[in-house]
Amino acid sequence: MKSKQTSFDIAYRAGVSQSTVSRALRNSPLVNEETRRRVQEIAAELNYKVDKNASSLRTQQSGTIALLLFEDPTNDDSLINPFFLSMLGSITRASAKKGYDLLVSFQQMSNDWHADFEDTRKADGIILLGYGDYTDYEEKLVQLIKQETHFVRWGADVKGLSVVSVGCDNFHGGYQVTEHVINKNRKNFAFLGGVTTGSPEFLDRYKGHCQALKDNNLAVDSKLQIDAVSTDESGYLAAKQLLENGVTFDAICAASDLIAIGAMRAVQEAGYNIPKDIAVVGFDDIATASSTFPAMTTAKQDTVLAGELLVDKLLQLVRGEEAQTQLMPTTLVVRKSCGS
Amino acid sequence: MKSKQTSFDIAYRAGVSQSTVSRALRNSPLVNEETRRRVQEIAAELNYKVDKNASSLRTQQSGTIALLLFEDPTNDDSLINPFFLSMLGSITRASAKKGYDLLVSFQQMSNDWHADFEDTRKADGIILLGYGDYTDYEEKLVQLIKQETHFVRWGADVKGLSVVSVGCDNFHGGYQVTEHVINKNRKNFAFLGGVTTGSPEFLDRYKGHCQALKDNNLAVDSKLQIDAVSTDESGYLAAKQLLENGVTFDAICAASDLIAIGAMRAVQEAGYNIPKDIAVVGFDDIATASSTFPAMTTAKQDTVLAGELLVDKLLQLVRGEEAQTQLMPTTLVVRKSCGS
DNA sequence: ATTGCGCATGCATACGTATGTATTTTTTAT
DNA sequence: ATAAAAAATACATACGTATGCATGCGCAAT
Repeated sequence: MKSKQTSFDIAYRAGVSQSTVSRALRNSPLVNEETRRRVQEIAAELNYKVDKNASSLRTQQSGTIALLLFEDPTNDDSLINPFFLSMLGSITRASAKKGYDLLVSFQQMSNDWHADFEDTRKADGIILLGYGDYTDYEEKLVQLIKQETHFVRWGADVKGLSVVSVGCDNFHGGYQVTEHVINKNRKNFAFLGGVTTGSPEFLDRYKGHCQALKDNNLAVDSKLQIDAVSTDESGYLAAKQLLENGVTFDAICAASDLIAIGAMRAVQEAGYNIPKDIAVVGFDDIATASSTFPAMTTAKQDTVLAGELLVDKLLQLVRGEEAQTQLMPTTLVVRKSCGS
Repeated sequence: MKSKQTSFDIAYRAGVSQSTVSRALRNSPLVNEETRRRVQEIAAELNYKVDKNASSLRTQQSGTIALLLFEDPTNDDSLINPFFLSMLGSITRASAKKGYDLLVSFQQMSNDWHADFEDTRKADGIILLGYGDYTDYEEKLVQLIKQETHFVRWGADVKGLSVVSVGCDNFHGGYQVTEHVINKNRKNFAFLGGVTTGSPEFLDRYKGHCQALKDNNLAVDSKLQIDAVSTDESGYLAAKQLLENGVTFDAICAASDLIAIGAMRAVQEAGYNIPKDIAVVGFDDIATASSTFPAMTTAKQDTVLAGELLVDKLLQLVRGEEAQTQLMPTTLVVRKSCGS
């Protein structure tokens, strides 16, 4: 049980050649039924496991996909955005379901990324996950395309590049939650989330938000839009700034649940009641959203479906098939933070 | 830029042999300074990347560690316990820091696990993560030991087995939070968390809890201990059951933050004020804990340190060195849920 | 009986790297 | 100038698997 068993060892015990062992274990129709059974029995008995390095070297396929997770640069070293963490979980599950192992790698967006898992043959393809909100991003994508790397990404469609993306309809989601709050008879809306500097995702949500306001003859007041990145601390600060502005408002649409959570804290500390005085909606439906007080109404992104789509499309590309960019709808999850 | 470059291609262009290329790229002192520079230049120019499969096959080292994440069987398919998710993040970071890639794999505890990453040479060692609360567990560990697999695990020390564990001092943590609440002049303590059926971690926390009560001449009432697994739903149900018991209490110690979150919801729905009527403490300090209302006082497990310790110790084992089981202290994080 | 065919198996090789050993080139000492 | 030592490079091989090709065997058709 100690030293490693090879297919030659199995071959010896079974009295056949190594090639027959290899074929038998892979259920090749070329080997006799009886022989196959005997070989597989012996292999199991000796606890033989195929050496994936040798196998991958020979077949040029690793049976592994790599997940590159880009961090919010603002997050401190130890935390991961819970939304992406949840995506990570669903991607892990989805790839396991397809029989692929998952290599997870955190990346600093700013630095050069270490996207050479496919070049090094450690992975057959790559999933990119994170807010694509920095300048070099497209350049990097172009490079990946040029190298003919198989990859898919989470996020909004990238115009002009033949890149397969899976993302949520952020515009629609932003519209959806805003409309919901409008129906609660709120008139003065604030929006917390980086619009000029931030991610394209946030911008789309803001556009949807504004469209909903316009469609309902409500004003868009730029004083009521405050930049924030996706942390509760940032949301807290943004809401504080908003409160100090002196402009009145009775609803906050946050670009993410984390921002909303921070905002709720700031608003409550200022003595306002949620939802009576101020309604709050988030975006994402992270786990925490159901545990805030009051529980948060938000636009849910279906991370389970997203993970499956990402993996499926990536594997299509790996197999040399075509794959299409896909936009998923968001679902309005009504809880308590906007009134009943 | 299309077809894959090998070290032979580099060798050809540099006018040297393949072995010299290999040595040059690995900065072997056997190659001339000037030659090394030239080879590395050409390699960079051609965007050459070492084939890790071939390299691993040759060296018998994968440069990868595998993380086996065992799920709470109670969790639905799509969710991961946020505490373990956080551990996952820190382990990913810690292994990256050591230059290792991380293979992540979710496992159903009930089934046979797929712990053959080392057998298949896909990983040099394995980290086991999850509550070790089911019957076959030790048996599996014994098997891993017998196969001489390099592995470390998160959790309490396993008596009688030479297994390297990294865990928190759950007894002390349970003691610590309970003592804190005792100092807030609470007298009647409930404990929510599986004790008879649950994980050894929960049991240790309960023991610490009870010890703190005894040391302060407070009664341990078994009617005030309700089993719960680590989900907020389970915590919610447990707290409801507790409330219906009719036994009075003014403090709840939960075996985990998730349980505490559910309990808080139940308590608040029943019309009680936290912390005025009932104090609540959790365990773990997951991200959500700071965002509950009121913010939760809890015993923090240092996931960053834990991740680093797990990776460090595993790599020690991989290198053939000795490694010791280590218990980390918990830190009391005082917020609002027990009063000020 | 010879040929031909299908089936099962063995043989040989390639995947790309890392490294022990042999060989060549350069330097140093005499 | 020559031998010896040192340095740099080339040669050869092994890691363990998967697979194209060749081989051998039994059986049916001619």
